[in-house]
Amino acid sequence: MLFDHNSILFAGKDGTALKYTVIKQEGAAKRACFETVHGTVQTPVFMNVGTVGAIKGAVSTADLEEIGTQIELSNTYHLHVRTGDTLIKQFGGLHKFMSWNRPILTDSGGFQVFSLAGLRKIKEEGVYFQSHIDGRKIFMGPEESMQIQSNLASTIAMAFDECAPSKADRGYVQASVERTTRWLLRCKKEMQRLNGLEDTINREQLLFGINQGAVYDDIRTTHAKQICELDLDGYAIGGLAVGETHEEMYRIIEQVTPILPKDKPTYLMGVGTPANILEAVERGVDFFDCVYPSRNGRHGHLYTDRGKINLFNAKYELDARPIEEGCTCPACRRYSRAYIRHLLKAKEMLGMRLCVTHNLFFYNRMMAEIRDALDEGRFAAYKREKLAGFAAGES
RNA sequence: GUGGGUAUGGCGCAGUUGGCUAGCGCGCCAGAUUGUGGCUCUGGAGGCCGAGGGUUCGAGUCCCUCUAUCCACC
Repeated sequence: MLFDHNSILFAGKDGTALKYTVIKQEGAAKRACFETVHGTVQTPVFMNVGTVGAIKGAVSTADLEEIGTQIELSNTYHLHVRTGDTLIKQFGGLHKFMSWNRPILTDSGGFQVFSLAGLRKIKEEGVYFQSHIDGRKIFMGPEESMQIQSNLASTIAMAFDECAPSKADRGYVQASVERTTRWLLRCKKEMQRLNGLEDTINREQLLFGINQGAVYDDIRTTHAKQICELDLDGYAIGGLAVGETHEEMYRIIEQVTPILPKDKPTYLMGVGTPANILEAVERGVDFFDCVYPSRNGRHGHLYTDRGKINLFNAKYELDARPIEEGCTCPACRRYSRAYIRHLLKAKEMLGMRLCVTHNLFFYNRMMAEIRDALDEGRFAAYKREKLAGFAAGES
């Protein structure tokens, strides 16, 4: 393996070794290798979103392996509500439950504070949700989120935060971020306690902190400095791509990434389009996740090197070409746009599955290309060509 | 053959005692969607209201004939 030597060990909590190795840099862009108890992740990486322990669109973990995905993301809130983290712990943890032996990152439920805004109340102790499934009351604070994630036994747990709307006023954001910091301290303490327990499935569970502050540069940078003092296993930038402009998003990333430790993973939560990812890699981000490839796939929006196409469009009804010429994904190797369009229109599950498969393949392949480009010191040129292709569209 | 019902955009229907640019759902054609409620939202196209005649200032609405179709009975 190219990455086994040159490995630098960084002390994580509880004396466990956090093995995150930056192999190459090009400007602020990082090419790294991240070793976990569930295997090694090559970054920059895209985490495939499987909120409830499954990629929506009938894509199995076997499919994920065939596509070549490295890491999966699931959600604390959703798995807690259905089917329950204690059940999953009894079963032996999320890896065993969903038959996936590579790394899993669990989101904390913090995003649901934003996305389920109409169904929750925020207090200092935590958040009172009204279940979106059956309306029952659910309390989730930092301790509960850590306990659930410990029960799920994911590789990486995310801190419980509040993802505030980008348009929130300064006073609200200031107070929210301060509370998120207090919550982070409680998360770290609880995580240390849980990792010390005999019956904890993954006692080397990692904890990533999350930077917040909406579009206020000074709140962002102050908060970033504070959370870095806690010496966590990795750092995420949250609260972006929630309504602000791309320019604002890129500006915040530029403000924050220089503050975050270079020797730890940097994760930009929920982002984004292929272009967003290229821009963020350039600014030093190496972990990404986004629902776009799966959600857009389900809706027939397909990513290609020549931009996005909408397979529902009538112009594809007799198109014998694959979704993307030259693509080696399972959908493109065998099926035409016309057939997949028919499946989508007929609401056949296979249509969604092929589209989601293609999109995930596209994202994961792009990340591999980014890593190759960084390895060879030609990321800037790669990015320029890629963006030009997206903008050009189909001929 | 007799009696009754129905004919309104691709499909299913609303259209008040006749009144102004004929609506709705689905479908169709486009667009949105960034730590996922298999949703949702936003636009757009498409109808000489079965055919012909009549009453009226004015008919999808009332009258007559025809056609098609459905139900019941012979």
